[in-house]
Amino acid sequence: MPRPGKSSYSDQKPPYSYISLTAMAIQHSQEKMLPLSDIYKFIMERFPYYREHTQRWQNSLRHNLSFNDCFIKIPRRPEQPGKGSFWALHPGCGDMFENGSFLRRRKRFKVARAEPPPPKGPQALHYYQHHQQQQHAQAQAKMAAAERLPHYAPYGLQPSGFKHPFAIENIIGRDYKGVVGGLPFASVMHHLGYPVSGPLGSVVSSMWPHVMDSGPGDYGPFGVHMKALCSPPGQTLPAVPLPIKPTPSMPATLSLSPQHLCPSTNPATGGALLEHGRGSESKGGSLQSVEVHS
DNA sequence: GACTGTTTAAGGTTGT
DNA sequence: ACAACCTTAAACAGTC
Repeated sequence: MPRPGKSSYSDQKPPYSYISLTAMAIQHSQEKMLPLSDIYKFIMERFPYYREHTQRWQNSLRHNLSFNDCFIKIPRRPEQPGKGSFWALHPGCGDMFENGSFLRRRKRFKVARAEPPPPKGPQALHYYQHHQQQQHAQAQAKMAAAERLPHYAPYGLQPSGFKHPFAIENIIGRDYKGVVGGLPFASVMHHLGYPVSGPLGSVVSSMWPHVMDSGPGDYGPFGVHMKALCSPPGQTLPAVPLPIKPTPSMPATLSLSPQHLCPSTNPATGGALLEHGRGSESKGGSLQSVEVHS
């Protein structure tokens, strides 16, 4: 059994694929696009595991950027000198992780044949900005509706508009200072009245203390606002990525009821976020294998 | 030279 | 069992 103690779990491999990590980094940026070096930086800052063997995982990450249609390359403008292009998320890639597992996508995002691939070259920026504006407009409309119909808010904000599971309000809430539908993130979450605490936070914080927010407050594991850990009623998509595999600090025998996860959530209507995979640890798979140094 | 981006290949893991 | 997905490695070309 793993022994938490003098060696923390900070060097554990996070339960995210490179696609997830990259998407998190991009979503975390204000412009929703980042150069490669900043993606590296983001990952290394938050996940100490990736401060080592940089050549290995960075090669993999570059492979993913090129290989997956969910990432689009946006050339630098002349006034933005530097190496490499910016990378952004394809506007249509939001439902890749609809099963709630950020370890493995249900389906690979691929640009449909009928849909022309994102333009390359200078046009890519316009393409990207156009989609950004569209999404912003949709979010504004939803917030306006929520203001008029408060009971609509928990629904209107998320399910249909829940395009990016990597959205910073869902994943990296700690540093998020942006807006949701034109409102400050914090006030939106407060408006929704999500529950804050519960044993889940301590469970996950013991798993990845390095990504915990150090200060008191509503932020939990991964720097995620704890309120975002609970799905609103009727929402099937977990709002935050949780490891789908038991880990040394979260044994398979651990059971958390929906009430534990979301004390104020009706168990009958949702709230169960943990999704256990196959019970046993498997060898070899880099995502499953969790090295614990004692 | 270092970094970035693309492509191919192989092997392991997971979902159906 | 099979297909799809993920990770890793490596080669190569282009750019800064």
